[in-house]
Amino acid sequence: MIDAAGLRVIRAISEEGSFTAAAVSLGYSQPAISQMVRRLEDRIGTVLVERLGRSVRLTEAGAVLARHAGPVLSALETAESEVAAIAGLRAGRVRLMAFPSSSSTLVPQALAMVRAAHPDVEVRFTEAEPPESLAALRSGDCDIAVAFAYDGATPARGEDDIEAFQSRTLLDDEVRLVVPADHPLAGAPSVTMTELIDEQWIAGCPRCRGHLLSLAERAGFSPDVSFETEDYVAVLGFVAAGLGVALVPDLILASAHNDGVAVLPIRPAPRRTVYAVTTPDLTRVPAVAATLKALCAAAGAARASVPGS
Amino acid sequence: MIDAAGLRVIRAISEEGSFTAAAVSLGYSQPAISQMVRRLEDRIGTVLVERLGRSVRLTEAGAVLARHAGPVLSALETAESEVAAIAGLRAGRVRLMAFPSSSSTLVPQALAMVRAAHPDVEVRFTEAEPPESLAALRSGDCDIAVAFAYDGATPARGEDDIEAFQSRTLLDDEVRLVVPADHPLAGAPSVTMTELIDEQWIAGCPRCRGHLLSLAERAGFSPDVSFETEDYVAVLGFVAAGLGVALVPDLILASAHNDGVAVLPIRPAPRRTVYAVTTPDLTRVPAVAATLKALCAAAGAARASVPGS
DNA sequence: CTTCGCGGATAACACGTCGTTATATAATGG
DNA sequence: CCATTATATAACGACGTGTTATCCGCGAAG
Repeated sequence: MIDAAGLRVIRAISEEGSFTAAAVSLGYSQPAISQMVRRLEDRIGTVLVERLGRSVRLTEAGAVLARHAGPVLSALETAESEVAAIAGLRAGRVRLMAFPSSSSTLVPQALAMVRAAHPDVEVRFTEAEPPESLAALRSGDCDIAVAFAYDGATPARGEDDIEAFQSRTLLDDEVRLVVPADHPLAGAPSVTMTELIDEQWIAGCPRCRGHLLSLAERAGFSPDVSFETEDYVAVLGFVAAGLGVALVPDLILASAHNDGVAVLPIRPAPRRTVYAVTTPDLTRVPAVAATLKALCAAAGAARASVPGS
Repeated sequence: MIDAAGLRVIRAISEEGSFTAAAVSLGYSQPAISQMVRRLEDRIGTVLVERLGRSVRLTEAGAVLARHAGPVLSALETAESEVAAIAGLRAGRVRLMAFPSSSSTLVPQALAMVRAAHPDVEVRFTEAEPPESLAALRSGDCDIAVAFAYDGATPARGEDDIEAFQSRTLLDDEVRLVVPADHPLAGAPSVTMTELIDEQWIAGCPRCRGHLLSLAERAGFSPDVSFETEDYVAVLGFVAAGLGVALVPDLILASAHNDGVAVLPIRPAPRRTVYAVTTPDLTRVPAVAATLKALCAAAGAARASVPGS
């Protein structure tokens, strides 16, 4: 029945003392005010303004409206400025989930870029493996998931498919074989999976282990996995100690060095793709878009420093 | 930018959890909600609602709006209900000014009627003589003035003309001569002003005195005014004491009795008209209209009990 | 795995609100 | 008394906002 525009008009009349002055202060023409008051009066059922020839004065009902106008309009303006701040990247919160090894380089770099460009955008970061982060994205507990998939891998039963979301490829990583520095294969220009039937394996995260199993199965063997750890620095340590060989993506090799290991390419080269995943709607949330952009930029920088991509 | 309708929609979505349910709760169709959200998002510049297949969820910006919706809308509703109360005579204030002698019968009766019909309408009453009450009406300090004018009298310089306002005639009073009971004219069927050249006069209020002067001037004499008082009960007392004669309107004679005086008609009969005066706009204020109506009804009752009108 | 149903988006359209400009009309002040 | 000033009205155009009809996509159930 009464809307913000009506309150604004009544308040302007109350403050300015005339329709014309109110019109000027609101940027309207004088008849606009005249008609607005008329419509309001028709709707409400009583006179709001007393016209006394040259000037006007609010009636009791008009004064009541004018008195309420201040609080209501200022509350509205507060709401507007808050959403405008979010839209203008002067506020906003992004909940980012990324798998552990991405947090070493990609994510910190991206978050630093976001903070530099938009200091008032808050990015909350949680480490999570792809199945968990995608589930959070689906349930609304997360805005961006940094996830990865191995080439040719289809999502397991009950798991979310990255393709079902809006996803952008950040990195297309080559996965290499890591062997102890004194391993017979250490000097080889490349290897095939079939050469590795008798090796003992150090496996990374569950999905990485799954990838190893899948590659080995295609080569016709079932790998002997002697150790598992989600910490890739530890994986390299295990390998350097001569406890086995491992498959490690380039992205990790770029940041975790170990002089006790040798890295060599596998033919055909298995690949791991790192995605930034979100929902179509969220790409239009400015803070999310800015974070996505930063992730892509950070990925670009990472690609430049990684030989195999 | 953001109006009450938008807040209502966002709040409904937040509470109901889906566009369709929000539409039902607001009495709209589903596309109306869909488009409303779209327009809001376009205006604000960011997504407010995350569409996830079957259901929807508010984004951060949407949640901000939903959080502000409650206070803003309830304040608006409060304002609406207050003006609705005024429009529906469940509230409201009328400032009434009436000349002193009217307050003996007409005004109390009218105010009693207003209170009986609309107990929550507050009528504030101030005694004031016509020039003052009309000035208050003009300046906005008064909503209804009960004033009087003598027939043929033109308003004095600087005074407000009753005709310039919206006025309704309440009473058309005959003005009679009051003489001591033992006065030579006491038994006469009627008198003319010319018969009263040698009388001593008791005058009422300034305007009444002006009326006496005007009548006497027309009869060719200048009256000897020995006493003046605004209190008509006192006027009758002075007359009863033999200190002079007086002109007194019927309305007063109907309520103020004194056995020591005789009342006789003057020919031609001078008349005093009592008006309820207000501004055209104020007649459309329900509480004012109700009070005016009561004044007319009270005047009707008074007419019925006064012989000379 | 297909099908059905629920929920949202879109298209097309109607109408009322709310601006505009041009002009009339009333009141005030010199 | 006239010029100025302020409000009211008329005519009109644009757009916000509702409607119905229909499509599309996801999720669940057979």
